[in-house]
Amino acid sequence: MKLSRHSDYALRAMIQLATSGDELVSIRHIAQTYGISHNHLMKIAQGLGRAGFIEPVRGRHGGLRLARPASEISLGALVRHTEGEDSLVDCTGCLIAPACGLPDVLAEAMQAFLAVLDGYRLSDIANRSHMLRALFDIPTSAGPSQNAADPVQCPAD
Amino acid sequence: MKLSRHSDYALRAMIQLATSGDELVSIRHIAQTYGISHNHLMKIAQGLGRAGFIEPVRGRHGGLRLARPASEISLGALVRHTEGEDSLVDCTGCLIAPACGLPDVLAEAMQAFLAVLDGYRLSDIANRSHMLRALFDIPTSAGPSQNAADPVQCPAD
DNA sequence: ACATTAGATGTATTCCATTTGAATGTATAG
DNA sequence: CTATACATTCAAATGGAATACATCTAATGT
Ligand code: SF4
Ligand code: SF4
Repeated sequence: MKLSRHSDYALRAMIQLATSGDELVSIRHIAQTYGISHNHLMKIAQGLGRAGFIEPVRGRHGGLRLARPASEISLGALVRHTEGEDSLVDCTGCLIAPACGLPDVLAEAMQAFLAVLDGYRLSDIANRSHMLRALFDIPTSAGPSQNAADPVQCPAD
Repeated sequence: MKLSRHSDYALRAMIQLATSGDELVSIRHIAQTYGISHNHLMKIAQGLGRAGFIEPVRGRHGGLRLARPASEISLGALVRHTEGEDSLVDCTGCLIAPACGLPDVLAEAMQAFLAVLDGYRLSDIANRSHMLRALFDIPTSAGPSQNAADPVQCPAD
């Protein structure tokens, strides 16, 4: 009973996009932020784009941005998309399938689970707080970060 | 977001035990009923025994039976045991872990999920109905089943 | 035009957890 | 004592997720 990494990566990307406001953020940048697979995240971004959660911009200086304000994106819808809405059990071949009451109960429990998530929006977990902005190293508005630990694009690279 | 087969197998065993009343049912028999791995089910039975859901009886003519009436066994407790109560996501190494609000939301959703299961007992999904008893081929009280499709322990085996 | 960047898509490989299998020990009824 | 059935441990196999690789399309600056 775990959320797939696929789902969490999607959430991570959405959080970063929400915190970045209207700025375009490249998939490569997000992948580097979390230290996760660039290719994997790319496929996740495809899915998010097709589902209408994000708006991809191609070409040089392209990137991703939220398709709607974070306050209008439901966590339930996101998880429904990334996890799929299929049943929690696969009863094919089970002897007692015709008489088993378990699938109904599990479906009800799953609905309750998603109902809670439906009560939250992306903006609830990704407010554009200083803390998140600092973690993402997003300049607030007074120029780039002066963080000493910042690699700062070594020119001799 | 699927229930592990481990959990479903545990539920299957519990359903069969509930339907079998006070009779001892061997692990081998349950495994054959569902056509699943004997070894795997044995480990699941160990866990159920240690958790106090079932009462194992060793030795010749041994087997398993419910430790308590099916009406006193909560599905929530069962799933909590088989799935473990650990978090849905592993945040170790995630950059934004200190500022992320997602784990709290997921925990709340999980609680709602389990709350629904807590509202059901084993007896709710495994009533000793004729249908289940027939599927398990349990004699009602008037001698063994005369089902033509029954293999009936070929003596020449 | 052309090169460069960045997303889109498909395939293949690697990785890991779950599941299964096998072997051995322990307990009990007969 | 022996046959049966649960207990425990370890090794192998399976399957799905995650990653890597390759190629294409689209936008943009030069
Ligand atoms: S036991 Fe009930 S839920 Fe589990 S597989 Fe068989 S039918 Fe489906
Ligand atoms: S994003 Fe939030 S939930 Fe997902 S791993 Fe990072 S901290 Fe944990």
